[in-house]
Amino acid sequence: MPHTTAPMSLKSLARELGISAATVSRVLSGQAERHRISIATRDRVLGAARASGLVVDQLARSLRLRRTQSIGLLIPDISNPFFAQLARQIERRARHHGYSVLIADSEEDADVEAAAMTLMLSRRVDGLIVAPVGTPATDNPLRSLGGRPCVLVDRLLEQPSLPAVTSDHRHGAELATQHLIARGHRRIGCVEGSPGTFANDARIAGWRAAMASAGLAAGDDLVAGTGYSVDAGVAAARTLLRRAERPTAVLALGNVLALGVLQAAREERIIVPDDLSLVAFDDQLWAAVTSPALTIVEQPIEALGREVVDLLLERIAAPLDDPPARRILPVRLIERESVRDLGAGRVVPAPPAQRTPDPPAPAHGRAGAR
Amino acid sequence: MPHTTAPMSLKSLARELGISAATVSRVLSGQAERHRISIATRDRVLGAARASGLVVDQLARSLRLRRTQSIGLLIPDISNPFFAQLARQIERRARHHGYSVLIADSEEDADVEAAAMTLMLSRRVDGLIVAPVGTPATDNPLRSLGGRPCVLVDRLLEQPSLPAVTSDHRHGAELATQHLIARGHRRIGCVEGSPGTFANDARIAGWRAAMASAGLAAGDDLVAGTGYSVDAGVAAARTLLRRAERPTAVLALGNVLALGVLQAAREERIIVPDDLSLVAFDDQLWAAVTSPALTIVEQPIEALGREVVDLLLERIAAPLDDPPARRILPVRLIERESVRDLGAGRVVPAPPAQRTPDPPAPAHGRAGAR
DNA sequence: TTGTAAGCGTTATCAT
DNA sequence: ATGATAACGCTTACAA
Repeated sequence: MPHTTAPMSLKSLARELGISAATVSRVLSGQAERHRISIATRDRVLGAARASGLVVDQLARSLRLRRTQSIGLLIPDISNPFFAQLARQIERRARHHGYSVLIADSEEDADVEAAAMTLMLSRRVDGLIVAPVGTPATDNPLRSLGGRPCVLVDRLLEQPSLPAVTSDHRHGAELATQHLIARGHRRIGCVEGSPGTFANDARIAGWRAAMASAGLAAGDDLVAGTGYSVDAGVAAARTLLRRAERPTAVLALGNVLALGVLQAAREERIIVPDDLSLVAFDDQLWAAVTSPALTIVEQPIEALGREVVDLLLERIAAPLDDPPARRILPVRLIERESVRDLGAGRVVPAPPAQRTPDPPAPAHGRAGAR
Repeated sequence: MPHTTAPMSLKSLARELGISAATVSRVLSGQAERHRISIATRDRVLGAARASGLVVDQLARSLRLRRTQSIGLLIPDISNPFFAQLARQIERRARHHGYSVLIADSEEDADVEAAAMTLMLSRRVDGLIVAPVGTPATDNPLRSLGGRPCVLVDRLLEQPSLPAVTSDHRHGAELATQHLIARGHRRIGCVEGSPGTFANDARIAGWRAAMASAGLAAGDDLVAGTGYSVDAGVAAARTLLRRAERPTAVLALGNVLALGVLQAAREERIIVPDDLSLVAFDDQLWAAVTSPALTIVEQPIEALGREVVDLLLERIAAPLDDPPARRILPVRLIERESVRDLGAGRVVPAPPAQRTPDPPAPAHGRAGAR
């Protein structure tokens, strides 16, 4: 009958039991042994605590311990499915390590990001995980972290050189481009997200590299895009598709951009993959049921989440040794139906991509690569 | 040159300035006027605070003020796009009211949910927003809230009668069903999510009501489903599609279930919408580019987020007056291409649904209904 | 084996 | 117009 009305506290419980708060504290924090608390006392405390439904106040505890057992998570757009999945993995991993997550959505705005960081620090999070907006802020945020560790994820920054975990965006783009080249494509365009952003630029670099080593042109006329939204994707695709020499294939550097490309193709009465091949980034549940099902470069989201959290907790535990570790996780290409084989001269042997059959198996091979 | 190395604090700043902590506190919390702090002192404090990059410790502040200016958010699966969007709206609204959000993913597990709630309460969140798992927990969670307000969202519970904000699931299902009936469908099935869950059951009820008032059978043989996952959706759809009398139309009571239906239809070589019509719930960016584009019952996610937060903050501000308010927000039907008009006798006049044209306009009419 | 007391960084109350 | 002091609820030397 836990019919508590009074705001229980360790101290009040101690008073009720006629013992000191210190003893109760010791028992409740599992230090009974270490302090040779008598079994009798221990059980009395434990019993009473359970009966009264006492939970120790983490606020006071944190203040005293100078550690909140919580981390801050800063995401540019949590409604983007990629970040949503990432957030899930991060929260889950943190929870398993006994950490709570304070979350904020920076709305892709550097000032919001800076403000959110300050707020989180003032709430004394033990560390920070940030998928940075990557754009210069009015106020310098990622600098004065008050000494608390911070790990970047997905996008990494050069200026404040911080540890980071990302997937191999560059290699992903190479994989995708090589795949297209191997199927006879020569003019391959890119619908990009936010230029200047790490993941975006790394992907562009990968595409350029693959194009170059196949002796193909990779000029700026083959790139368009202004942001990670369907509308931006539509506009960029439209631009590309209306070029005098229309590309036969397009890389959409983000899953929602792929939606935009599909949309634009529809408008222009261009059939994918017959008239235009498409490879997108970041697998999603729906990517297997668009028409056509999308060939995709998949990021190891679970591993990403696991690694950032682990990396952050390591740095929270151990003082800051300086080599800002940078973990880059491998990606893989999932072939589905959005790429047409042009048959023409294969320049490069088909890359060793895992094949994911389609109608039979839906797309959630969460392989947790490496 | 904010070259702070020492862990600044209000108190240390006071010492440096040779004044009392109380005064600094008063200035920093905007109480200078109220306490008639001299302009000189005020400016000195403000200047020094800015120069040293001081941010007051919210932990200590919260402890003293008995209020953390933070709320807890409990979501069953934040990687589900519906909840991701909802979380975004909630976080954003909370932030605008000056509240931080502590988030946890209950993984659709009542025990995880209970544990997370306890943890949040121990962290002294000022209130809680919960999309409850809705399944009995080992430990009774939603009861001993330590007097702190809690508002449910999306799913509401009967037993602990708490204030809630949901969209009109029941009416949505009626709308969808009437839409199908008006297009000549007679056998209309349901692929459900988690039976026993509020949103799910309300939708089933709506479907039954619409079927009944059209004099159509709505037996259990027309319902299948065990959870909100693609796989569960595939299995349920398969069951329905293999019935002796196969339904001509199906309601997918959740967007990821629609993915499952599409998948299953592919396997069975059933063409949507020619052989099978489909109406799904919860609009998503991709719903316009599946093949076919999905006719959908859309929930007003932004309004949902806004209302829960506002409702919660009201209850945080004002002591608990008992009528557990229950706000039910209207939904709307977005017609796209996944419903076939059977032409046969129209039983009911076409419901007054907004039409969203497709190729021309992508699907983000965020109308913020009502 | 247990208690006392100081302190974590604020703010409210009461003085002055 | 400002300062001392106590208290928020906990943990941890240091004692006993």
